[in-house]
Amino acid sequence: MENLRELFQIMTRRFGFLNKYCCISGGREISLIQSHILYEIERQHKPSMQQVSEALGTDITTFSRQIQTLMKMNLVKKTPDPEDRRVHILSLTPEGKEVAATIDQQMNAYLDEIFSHMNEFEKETVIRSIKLLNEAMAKTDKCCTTPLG
Amino acid sequence: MENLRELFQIMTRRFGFLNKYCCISGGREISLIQSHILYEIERQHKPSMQQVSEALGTDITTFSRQIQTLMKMNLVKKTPDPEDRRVHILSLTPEGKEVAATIDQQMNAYLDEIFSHMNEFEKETVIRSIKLLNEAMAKTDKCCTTPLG
DNA sequence: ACATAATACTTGCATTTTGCAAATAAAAAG
DNA sequence: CTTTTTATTTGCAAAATGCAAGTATTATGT
Repeated sequence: MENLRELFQIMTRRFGFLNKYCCISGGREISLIQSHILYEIERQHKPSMQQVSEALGTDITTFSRQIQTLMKMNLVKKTPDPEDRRVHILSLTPEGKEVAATIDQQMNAYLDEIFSHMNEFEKETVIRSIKLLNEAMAKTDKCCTTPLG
Repeated sequence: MENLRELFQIMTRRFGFLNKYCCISGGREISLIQSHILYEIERQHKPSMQQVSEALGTDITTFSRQIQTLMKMNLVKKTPDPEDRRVHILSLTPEGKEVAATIDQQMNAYLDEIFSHMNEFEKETVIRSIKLLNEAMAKTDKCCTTPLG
């Protein structure tokens, strides 16, 4: 078997490319991290600052400033939690939801493009494998510890 | 079928984590990009600046400075090409090779750890799938265009 | 009850990273 | 032998980073 690491190194790099060029929506430039933030806010149910920053593995101070930027861009809203006023709850503005949807479409289009070079069986196999990988990574705490399922 | 993008978003994020914390070798902190640079220099046969920067998709000016840093760290050597003195050829110093080897070991250890949560059949399926993915991504020019096979 | 600690988040730097524009230097083309 | 093209490096100026310190709010201990 070939070098396992090479396979993964190149795959992750390619997805880096994919992400890098996916993030433009209606004349707005969205950085890779911003796109992940939008994605994660929508994905979680009314998350706090800390929940999102932890999910993404970014320093909370850097994250705080990234949220400030996204608020200036009118994509994200920050609401104090009535139950615990230390906590600030994040949500997408209607504009933010639009941007997130556009990025989602673009990403899915890229993925469709990639899968168009496979037959249906290969495609199913690959998708099942990615699921297996995600599950396996979730099980280990020696690396890749994102707190999401 | 679930959302295709979600699967990939989380996978790539997890590998981002993996890379971020993998890169310490003998008291030296190696950033994610630096690790990719070391990897790519070793992978290609006596590459030029441009070849590596292009493979990694980083701006050549940023790349130039990253190489300067790696040279100060005594991990990378830059030699003018005798055939074309505009070109500078990159190689790893013995120290750089050590660091690259250490990172390689760590990455493979992580991957082994991940695969330890699968049976042999699942492992083989996943590895075959990653190969399929890389091949499919290589075939498309709408995204993820890394100039490596 | 009230001082002390813990938590969630924000700001102050000081450093690093980024990328466009412009500079340099060498080869290729006309 | 001038003009273009190619490979790489610097000059900024803007953005991102992270530690330490600050603010505000809740939890804990006596």
